[in-house]
Order: sequence, then structure tokens, then C-alpha cells
Amino acid sequence: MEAATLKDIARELNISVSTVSRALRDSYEINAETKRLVMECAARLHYRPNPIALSLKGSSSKAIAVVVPQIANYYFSQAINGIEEVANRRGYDVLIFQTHETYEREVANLRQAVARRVDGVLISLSSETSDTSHLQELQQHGMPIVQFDRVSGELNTPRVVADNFGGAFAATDHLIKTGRRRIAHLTIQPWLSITQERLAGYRAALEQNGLPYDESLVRFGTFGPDEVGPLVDELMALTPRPDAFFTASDRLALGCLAALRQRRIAIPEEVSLVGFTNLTVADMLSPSLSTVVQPAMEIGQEAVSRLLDLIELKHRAAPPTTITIPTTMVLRESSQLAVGRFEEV
Amino acid sequence: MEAATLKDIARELNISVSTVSRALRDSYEINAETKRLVMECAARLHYRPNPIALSLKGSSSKAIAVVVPQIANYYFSQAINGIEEVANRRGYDVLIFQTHETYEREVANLRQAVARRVDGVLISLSSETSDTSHLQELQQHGMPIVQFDRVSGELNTPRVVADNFGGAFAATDHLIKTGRRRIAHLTIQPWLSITQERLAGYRAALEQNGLPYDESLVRFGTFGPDEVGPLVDELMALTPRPDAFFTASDRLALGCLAALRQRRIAIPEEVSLVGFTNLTVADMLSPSLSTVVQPAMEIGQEAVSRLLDLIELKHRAAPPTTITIPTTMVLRESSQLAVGRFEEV
DNA sequence: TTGTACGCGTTATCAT
DNA sequence: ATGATAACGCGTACAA
Repeated sequence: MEAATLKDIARELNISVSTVSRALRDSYEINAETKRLVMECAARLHYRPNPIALSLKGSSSKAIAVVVPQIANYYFSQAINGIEEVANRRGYDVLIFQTHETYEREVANLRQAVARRVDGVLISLSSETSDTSHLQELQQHGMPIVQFDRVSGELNTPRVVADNFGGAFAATDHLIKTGRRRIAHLTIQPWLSITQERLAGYRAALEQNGLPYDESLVRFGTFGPDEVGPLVDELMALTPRPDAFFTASDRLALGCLAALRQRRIAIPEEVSLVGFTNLTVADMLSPSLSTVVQPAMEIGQEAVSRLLDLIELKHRAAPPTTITIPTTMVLRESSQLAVGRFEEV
Repeated sequence: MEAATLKDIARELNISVSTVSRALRDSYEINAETKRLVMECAARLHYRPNPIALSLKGSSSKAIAVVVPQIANYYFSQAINGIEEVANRRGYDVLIFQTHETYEREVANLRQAVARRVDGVLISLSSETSDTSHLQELQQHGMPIVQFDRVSGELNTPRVVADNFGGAFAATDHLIKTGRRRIAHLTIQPWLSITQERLAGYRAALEQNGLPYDESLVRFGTFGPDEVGPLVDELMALTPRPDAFFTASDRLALGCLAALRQRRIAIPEEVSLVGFTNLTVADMLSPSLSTVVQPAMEIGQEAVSRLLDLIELKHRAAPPTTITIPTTMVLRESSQLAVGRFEEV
């Protein structure tokens, strides 16, 4: 690909590259006529400054890296949507990397990001990552880093997360307030911060309503499409059996819904269901399923916004805050009806 | 961010940068001992060649641009997943741009891609784009381009698309073979190539089975979450009324499913349903909904593979082929049962 | 076998 | 007000 350079303009106008450079940057010490000529010529040749040359010269590449477990996932694709929007508006390009939930690829991705001389890193840790020394090293070398969603307490950076505690509390409390007493909680990997926060919200709601916490009602895992059914069977075999399910992901909510219907368990007469899901899924399922909606896009926007502030202002003394974005509980109609909505889909 | 350079290694070892450069490239004319020393030092300093300097020097940036309408969409996020995988394996980074379905942003994104000196462009046109002169100009300037999914016939590039005709034919034929005669088709914007191909497959299946094509059974549009219900009502008010729906997107499939259930229309006793959807959605809904699955990831992989071939081999005489990736029809059990599966979800 | 010089596009620092 | 030059990191033709 050819592209006009300062040299092209200089040659065209028989002046020097530095004059062209200054004219385009609107330097005060330059002849108005020359300036006009340069501007005109630049426009005619569709001149764009070469960001690569700029990167090589200065220390800024006007690009940031976003490292996520996977793109093909509603949550992360919505987050990236928000990230891209804000980043572009502030003049940054976005390089996207997938870890595929492995530590190895996470490290490789960060190397690649460094090689590309990105100005900062936005990361949601892979589920395999427990040791964060690779990120700490990066940070000590001066790379601005912001964590979002899957964050580590070890790592001293700003963190942007959903209000997992609040969302889980609201969902559980809602179920209790509508008469449920044995609420099963189907959730993901136990070592993730988001899992722990949701579990804490669930427990707090039980406690505040004077209900016991029963370990046997809580199940952690990475359940495949065919594993939810047996899990539901196992839980429904308990005595007394659950009268509600609170699920932590899209897959779990849909899997649970399908399993209950297949087993001819009336929803919500016998069992209620609330899912912690994403906006798009909630959208598609509405007006069928009440959900706690994850603010994925807002998290992305807030996270990138923090990162760009960090990059541009270089807050050396930036206190590593945790920013919590509220979740929304979507009940299609009145809260009384809401429990009854699950009969449809 | 600091990062080791050739100069750092040279200084450390008291030799010249060019010696270091050659040692690392394993030049045959170099002292084995020097080579070993350089290698060791490079490893110790975590040396990575600076791709920015390489881009500035040569003509290759080892990066490609992917321009899609939106990321927060199962189809495109899966496609990007495939693209990223293959690109990384072949040593390329991926820059992602969203058009948000506007022509204006498509043009801006391509400018940005050119400014970043990408080696090639993978694009799925925005729904607003009918004039492709911006891409033609880019191509004439020598930029390798491959279109996927939303393609234009005007633009003389390789095209990678799903077998929309075949998929629509299979779905329609399946419905007819299981006794349906009045099959409504809910689909998206009529000017998109994918829409036309699916419509053609639908028509062909009707024709081959000796059924008439009834315009009033086909509806085009960008239906919001609350618009599918009324549309279904309108269609069900026709005489004779439809006994099946074939829908062209995730949203339409789910919206249609919800609308039918809400209206107490028995599926499939009264009305059958098959959706043209994505793997992840099909996955989540299974074993509830039979679908024609779009091969999003495979399309991404094939498209990027073609693009990289174009970049690396510079096939000047590359015949602009259209590569068609087959779709898969997912019937959860036997084809007889399949029609009966829709009662669940 | 190793070192020197140049160029990629840009800006900053001199000089004129 | 404008021009020449150095520097960013790299590879390579050329010189030693």
C-alpha cells in the first residue's frame, strides 16, 4: 500500500520536510501562505501521519491491548464493544488478544502486546491464572494496566467489576421475598473473584432473611451442554428438594430452564429460576426470563476510560481503586408476576 | 514501556548491532561462539524484534485488519475467533474495527487500517454499504482484500460465504418432507446477499416440491424485540394460515418461538419452526430447537487463510473465487422426532 | 567474520 | 520563516 508522506508533499511544493511538518502541526512561526499551500496539498494527497513512524519515534503508539479469555462470548464481546467505542473516540486503536482460558497464552499475548509497544493493557484474567507475577513485572516496567471482570487482588491496579455481590443479593432476596426457601445456586469455577462475590451475595441474602446456608445446594463447575441435566436431577433428589434456582451464567440459566421443562417440573409453581446473564441474552429471552443483567458494556467503557487516564495523566500516585458497576434486575412485569414469567419461552 | 533492543545487546557484549542482528537471524557467516553469546544475551534480556521498526522499514506490518458491523454478535465474534486463531498461528496480529452498520464508519475504519499499514483487509460490509468504490480504490492501490459473509458482487475479491442457499433449501425441504405446506419466512434486510441467497434456497425447495411461492408469507426487516410478536400475529391471521416458520437469525428464531408459545400455539402440532442460527445459540437451545447452523468460525478461518495467501504469495492473477462453506442442519434426534422437539425450551 | 552507513516517516534541535 | 540533521530500531549492501 502506498500512502502520502511528508516527503511527498515537500517534493511537490519544493520545500523541506520540516517545514511541511510544522505547517501541518500549525506551528505559529510559519508563513500563512506556505501553511495554506501545505494544507491544500496534504488534503489533495490524502495525507495521514504514519502512526508507525510516530510510534517508533515517540513513546506512544496510540494503541492499547485488550486481553480476554475469549471473544465469542456475549459478555466479553459486549465489553469489547464498549472499550472500542471509547478508545476510538479518544484516538486509540484496540488490539485484541484471546487467552482461551490458558495461562500460557496469556503470557504470550502480553509479550506480543509489549512487542507492539501498546500504551496500556486492559485485562480479564484467564481462569487458569493464579500467579500474576507476569503482570506485576510488566507493571514494574511502567506499563499502565487496568483489570476488569476477572480480577486479582494480588495485582495492584485499578479494577473495574460488576456488582456481583449486589446482583446476587438482589436475585436471592427476590426469590425469598416471593416465598422461596430452598434456593440452589449453580455457578462457575470457585476460585474466580466473581464467583466468590456472587456466592457471598447469595449467602448474605439468606442470612438476612434468617435462612440457613446449605452447602449441598451450591454447585461449582464448568458444565457442558449435557451436564446440566444430571446436575439438576441430583439437586432435585435432595430432601427437602429445592424450590428455586439461581444460576451464574447464560449457559447455566438456559441449561437449567431446559432441564426443568424436560423433566416436567412446573416453573414457577414447583421451582423458580433467576439467572445472572448478559443483556443480549436477557433481550432474546425476554419477556420470558427474569435476570440479573451484567453491565458488560459499561464495565468496558469504565475500564478503558480509567486506562486512558492512567496513560495520559500518568498518575504515578493513582490509588488502585476498585470501581463497582451496578447490575440491573430485570423483572418483566410486577415483581409478583415476575416469578410467574418463567412458564414462557 | 522499556524493551530490549539490538543496541542493548550490542552494548552489553561490546559488539556492533549488525553482528547481533545477523547472529539472531542465524546468518551462516558468523562465529559460532559469538552467535551463542548473542543468543544467550537475547534470551536473558527477553529480546523481541520491534514490529514497529520492522513495519517502518519493510512493507510488511504483520498485521491485518478485520472490519465487521459489530463484535457483540454471535456470528461475528465466532468468525473473529476463527480469524484470530489462524492469523496468530501464521504470525499475524489482528486489528478489529466495527462499522456499527454505517457506511461512514466503514470508510473511517479503512482509513485507520491503511494508516496502521496493515498487510491486508478482511471485511464484512455494513448493511448501509451499497457503493463499494472506497474498497475498489483501496484494492487498486494494491491492498489485498477478502470479503466474507456480507459480500458485494461489484467488488472483485475472493469471497467466503456460508452456503445460505443450501442451508435454506435443506431447512425448507425438511419442513415440507415432514408435512408442512404453508411455510412463512422471516428474514432480514432484502438487499443483503445473504438474504437473497436464503430466499432463493427457500423458493427452490418449494418449487422442487411442487409448492407455490406466496409473497405474503415472506417478511423482511430489522425486527426489534417487540416487533416479532405483531408480525407473527399478522402472519397467523392469513388464510390459510402458516403451518411452519423458517427464520433467518437468532433473534427472529427466539422471538418467533416466544411469540408462538405466548399465543398458545402448539409447536409443532400447529406450527413447526426451524431457525438459521449460530452454533453457540444452537448449543444453548439444544436439545430444544432444530437449526441450520452457520459455520461462522470456519468462514473466519477460511477467509483469513485466503487473505494471508494473497498477502504472502501476492497472486497477482488470483481469480476472485467465491468459496462456499457448507451449513449443518442440527436435528437433535431422528428427523421424525426433530419436528417434535420444539415443545421444549 | 565483523563493523559502517543508509533508509523507512516523523519530530525536535540546531542552524540559517 | 525555513532548511538541514539527528534519532527512534531494524536489516542489509558495502567496506574492512
